[in-house]
Amino acid sequence: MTRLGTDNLATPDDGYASPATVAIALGVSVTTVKRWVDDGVLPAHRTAGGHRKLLMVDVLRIVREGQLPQADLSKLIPRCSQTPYQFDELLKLFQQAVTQGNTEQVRDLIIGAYRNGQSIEALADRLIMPGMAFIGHEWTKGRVEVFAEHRMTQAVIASLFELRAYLRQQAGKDRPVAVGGAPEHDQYIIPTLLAKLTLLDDGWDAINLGPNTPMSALVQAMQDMKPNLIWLSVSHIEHRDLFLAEYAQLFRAAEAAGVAVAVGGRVLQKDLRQQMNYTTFADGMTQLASFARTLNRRAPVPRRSRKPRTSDEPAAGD
Amino acid sequence: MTRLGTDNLATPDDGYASPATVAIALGVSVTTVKRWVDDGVLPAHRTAGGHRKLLMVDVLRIVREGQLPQADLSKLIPRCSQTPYQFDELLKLFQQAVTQGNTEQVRDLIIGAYRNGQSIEALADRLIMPGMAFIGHEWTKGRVEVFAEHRMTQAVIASLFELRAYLRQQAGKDRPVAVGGAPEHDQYIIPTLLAKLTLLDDGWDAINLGPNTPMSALVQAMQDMKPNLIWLSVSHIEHRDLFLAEYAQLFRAAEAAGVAVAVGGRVLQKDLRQQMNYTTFADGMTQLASFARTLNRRAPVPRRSRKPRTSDEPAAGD
DNA sequence: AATAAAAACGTCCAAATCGTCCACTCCCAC
DNA sequence: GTGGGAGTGGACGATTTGGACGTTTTTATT
Repeated sequence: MTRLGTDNLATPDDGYASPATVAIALGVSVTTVKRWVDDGVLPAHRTAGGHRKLLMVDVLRIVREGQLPQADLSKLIPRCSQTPYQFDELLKLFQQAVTQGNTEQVRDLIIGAYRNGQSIEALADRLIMPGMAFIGHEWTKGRVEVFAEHRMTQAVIASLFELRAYLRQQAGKDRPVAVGGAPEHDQYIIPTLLAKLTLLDDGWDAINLGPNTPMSALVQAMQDMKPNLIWLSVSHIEHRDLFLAEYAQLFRAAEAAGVAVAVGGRVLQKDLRQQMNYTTFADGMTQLASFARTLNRRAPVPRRSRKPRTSDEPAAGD
Repeated sequence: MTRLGTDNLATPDDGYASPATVAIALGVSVTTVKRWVDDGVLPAHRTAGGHRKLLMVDVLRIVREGQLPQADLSKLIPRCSQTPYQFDELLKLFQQAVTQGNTEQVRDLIIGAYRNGQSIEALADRLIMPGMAFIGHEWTKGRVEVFAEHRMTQAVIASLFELRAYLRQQAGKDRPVAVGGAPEHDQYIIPTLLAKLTLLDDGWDAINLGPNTPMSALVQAMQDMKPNLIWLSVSHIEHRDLFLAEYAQLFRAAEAAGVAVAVGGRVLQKDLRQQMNYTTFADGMTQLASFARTLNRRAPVPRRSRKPRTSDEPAAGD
């Protein structure tokens, strides 16, 4: 029944798994999976006849967040390409692919890492951002042509949008809403896209207004969408004073509405931050994610206490 | 003859889906869809011969209201042939989705139109570009907030990248290479992305250097990648004279290397074009595609409305 | 208009899932 | 220690689902 699909995330073989499959992948019993779904721990769709259908994305998330020593993702995604590397190893391969101009490899590394259970925030902070920094570095050193840098950037962006298409389909209803973007004149796509992905991955309904978004648009969006969180990813500032003034307005509006504001980005150095007011400053997606989790404390997956039935594994006392 | 007489039943192209289609879209089996129809869960009409015809819009509504699984609703977008009249229908749905802020629907329309056999160039010229123009128009009229415009733009971009991922995996070998992008200070993502998709769809290996690409980078890329075609999508020009000068350099280099140059973009009005030299000027993706075909005589894959179901779902048991 | 291929029909049945109940194991408070 | 709460896993019968047929309708081709 688990249909083998192509290795494509954008059109997952349908993206669904049955409770039995999920139970095996998570190393718990079917009964437990059913109960978790019923308790809202695991989001799921129901067929007209009442059968539960779980989305792989949601399962991946639970595996990451919970403490499930028995989890085995290869049971969940049949053709999960094995990339059991550590992040430094991944990054090394990434850099290699960049210098060789191998866009396919770049894509496979990013997608593969996620499919193997990495969180988006880890992916962002330990692969994408260092990877992009590497590309820029090689360029300034003259070891990579400008066009190659552009091409690689496009490849990374495409891979991230592919992940976005995959994360898009989460099942949970009434997720908390977050709205964000990059300020006016800031044309960088990747950072704010990563923020969106991170929040999506964390169970939010993240609305990315994209690069070059005026603060007033964010204020409008806040009034319209009633988010619980606003993020602002700042990679470039055109007019420093104007930015500070407009941001101050945004923050005042957010404060009045009781909305948290998370800011981040490489140009927000200490001197700038000192002139800004914010709920939190995030140095990376990991920090954004953990701050978001404090805002939106979802039911944690209980760690399993018992051993699996077929006791081939004496993995009791770790 | 062979018109369906006096019937009120389905005309082949309009809005109806077979149980198989719905089954794929919902991620359940054909048998189940048939049963659901018989049990009244899903609304359907019958042909004179007893075949079920499900009205896609109905199914979409039912599914979105409830918790039914939704593997990929883009499979449920009304199929429509290339006649302008029916594209109008699609565009109308698109505009409706835009005014309602329904990003999901926008995505489904774009992906679905392609899945239903539309070429990328038709999609681009008759849905995406008019759709984006509509968004801009509504914004200037004050009927849509700035943030909504940004949000929709992001949704369209994401959908196009989803298509890109889709096209990527069916890329064959031995394709002619095309390289392109948008010039410096032009930050528009969509036009050059559409050009890439169009060429990909036409059997090229299209390398998109993205927005804000210096001409020198294009020249570098030309020397490195040895393309057969260069495209330049110009939506914004910062310094007119500088642009013209740098473009002239690019064209000279291309001419020397025997590489065709296709230019396009809304700011390339007649007065500007008169000062430019190019192999072809394309008013839209359709023109780009047909020019590309003359360069690369090669039968594009005929994607009629009725395709032998080979690629999508072999569905034979595990 | 005749013919062939493809897709859908209806039916049947094995397999999977549902909901529920209960025994079992931790773990903590008393 | 001991009792109880919380979480887990297994075992039912009842229901739902999905695949396999042979037959009929629809679509495309000659």
